[in-house]
Amino acid sequence: MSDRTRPTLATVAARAEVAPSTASLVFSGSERVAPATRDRVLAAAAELGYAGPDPVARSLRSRRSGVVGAVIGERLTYAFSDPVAVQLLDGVTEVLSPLGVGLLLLPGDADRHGPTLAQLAHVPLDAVVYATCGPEDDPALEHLRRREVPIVAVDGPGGDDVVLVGVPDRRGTAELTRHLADLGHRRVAVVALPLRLDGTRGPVTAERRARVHFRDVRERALGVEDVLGPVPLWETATNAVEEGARAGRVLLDVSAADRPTAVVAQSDILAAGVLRAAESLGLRVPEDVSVAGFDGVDLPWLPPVRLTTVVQPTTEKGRVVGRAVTELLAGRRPADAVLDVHLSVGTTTGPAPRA
Amino acid sequence: MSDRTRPTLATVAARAEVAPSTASLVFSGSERVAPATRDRVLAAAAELGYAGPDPVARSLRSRRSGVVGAVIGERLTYAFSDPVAVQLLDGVTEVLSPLGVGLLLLPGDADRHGPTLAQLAHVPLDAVVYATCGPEDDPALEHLRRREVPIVAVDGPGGDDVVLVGVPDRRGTAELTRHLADLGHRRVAVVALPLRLDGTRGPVTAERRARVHFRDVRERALGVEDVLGPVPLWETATNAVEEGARAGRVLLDVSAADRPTAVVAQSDILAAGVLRAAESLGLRVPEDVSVAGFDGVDLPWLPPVRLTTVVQPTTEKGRVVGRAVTELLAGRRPADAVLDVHLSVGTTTGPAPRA
DNA sequence: TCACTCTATCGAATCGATTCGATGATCGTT
DNA sequence: AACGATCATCGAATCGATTCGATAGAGTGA
Repeated sequence: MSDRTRPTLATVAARAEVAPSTASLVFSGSERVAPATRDRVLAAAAELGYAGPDPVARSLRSRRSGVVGAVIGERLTYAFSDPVAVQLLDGVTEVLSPLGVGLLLLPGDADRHGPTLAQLAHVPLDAVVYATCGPEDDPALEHLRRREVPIVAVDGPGGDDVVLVGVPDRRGTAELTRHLADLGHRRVAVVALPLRLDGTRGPVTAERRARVHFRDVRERALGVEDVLGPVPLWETATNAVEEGARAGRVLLDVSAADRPTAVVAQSDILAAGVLRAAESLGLRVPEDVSVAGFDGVDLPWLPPVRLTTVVQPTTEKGRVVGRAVTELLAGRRPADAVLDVHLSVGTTTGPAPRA
Repeated sequence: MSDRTRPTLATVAARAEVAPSTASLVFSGSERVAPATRDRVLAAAAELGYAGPDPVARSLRSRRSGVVGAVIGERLTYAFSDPVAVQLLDGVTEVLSPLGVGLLLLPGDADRHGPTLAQLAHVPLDAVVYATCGPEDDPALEHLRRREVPIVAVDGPGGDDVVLVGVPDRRGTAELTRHLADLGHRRVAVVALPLRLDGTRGPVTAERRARVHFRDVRERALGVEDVLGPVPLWETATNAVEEGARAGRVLLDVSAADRPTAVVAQSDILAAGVLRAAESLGLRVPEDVSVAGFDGVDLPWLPPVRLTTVVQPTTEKGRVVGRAVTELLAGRRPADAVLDVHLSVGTTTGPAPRA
């Protein structure tokens, strides 16, 4: 084989007897090159097995690598067991892939949420997407600012130089809560997503609540209280069915008089867990207890029930993020975007049981 | 602000009154630089807001970008609704992240499975992982070969220059089938993963079977037949619960005399669908019909049943892939790896009903 | 035939770092 | 005091392409 050394643009140019700059023109698809020359260069490339200009060298000049980072708060298994995260990234790639831009996963691990500087520093990045709501004091943010890497954040963290894409979490949850209130519910418990990623679960104290890390978690809690006033929050350690079930068992395994008549989970995944808990405790839904979620994801294993939830356009959110990235790559500064949500009433909420 | 122009190594060196080469030594953490000089350079960098050497320029010299591509056959939403894919990538990142190497998603879309050349050609890649079993005639493969990008493939596609990581699909399925045979099952149906990604579902003809695209699908079918001889295959369009349910409804909604006494699904996800179908048809598992899967993934919503399945060490498989990539990056050529599987008997298989 | 306009091609600078062989300073030894 | 060894620092070449201003040659019109 002739694998002495991989051919470069210069090799190809020499073989085609043109200047490297001309060969470059050919590969960049320029019009200003004679068809005969173009063919000669292409033929030379084919003979040498040249695969096209080296992406790295190209990036150096063009200041563009075709790589956009996706910051994932946790380990992939946790993050991607959440259909919301997956759908979101799906929307992002749908927009970016045709542009030849790829998504680079930047997951955290069990301890840290978010990538280490070692992960960030060595990798070329045209932009970064905070795919799941990130904390506002992420040290990676500072590094990215220095490198002047544009940032798009879903649901947070915020910042002057960060483009935000979100939904009205508070208003959506309030609407859902109003639906419950109209059904007569007054004793409502909230099963919350993690307030911080430190593995804590259980009832949320006022002081912990003051230190909530994630905007969406805070807003969704406030939405409930806008309608009903202060309600108890039960924090989960991760967004997982099993965590929701665990919370549900604690909240529901009490005398009927103390039991909440409705449980608002901050995600559909958690709500699914609460449903399981109710089932295992022999409680009927919605006769004994109503359950609601947030997100509107498709859980093919959930039927026959249809979850009452706040539907957010997750894939579209991803597309909007993708378009925002496109704008940033073009040097423009897109405006923040807030997409709409709507209440979807299913079969898991009904009139509050009489006291 | 002093955002005239982003500082480079040369700027920093000038400010610290040293040569660029010396400044480079400082950032590469070399020992051979006087502490005083180091401090001066670091101070200059801090004053200028220099974030460290540009990854792209560094890559150009070092021939290493810190980016490894992950080829995903389908859209992310489909691929990542499969816990196997997610766990696998989780294992890969677990090994690669600490090395400062990131995973770049290269998904296909509805039509094509696998990334386009446009996606591949513009992006720097040190190596590529075929995360889900890819077809053997993928045009992207040819491009990657030309670029001399090392490839690790999970379960396929094969090739001289491709490092393979897999499990004994055939033997594992055979072991499972023997378990069923020992329980008296003779009429067994197989719910197969897609043989090709063209959306086909239904009974598999001999000619279609001859053109199966994926090694693991073929092997798992053969494993059943090693024990029982020819069995009917029912193909699904995607690896999804709903697809499994659809297949299950067709296969099981017949008179008891014609009904298979056991269904072997080629994935746990499909098996979960078959279980749902059985439930909706009023069939008891395992009294009326036994159901088995493959993978051994954790489906938190599946309890109280425990699926009989062939457990493969998916996360470990990912780690092995990660290590193989590490070897390749170091210029070595690791050997192919075959990890072990084992049968896990749950509550979904039992003695065949008497005829 | 001469000046002039196009247009295809070329040369050289540039992107931002790394790397290695060369250089000069410092120190110890005899 | 002179010489060699050691060590920190420097210069220059290099990685592989892109880009823009320069140039030569073909084509047009008078």
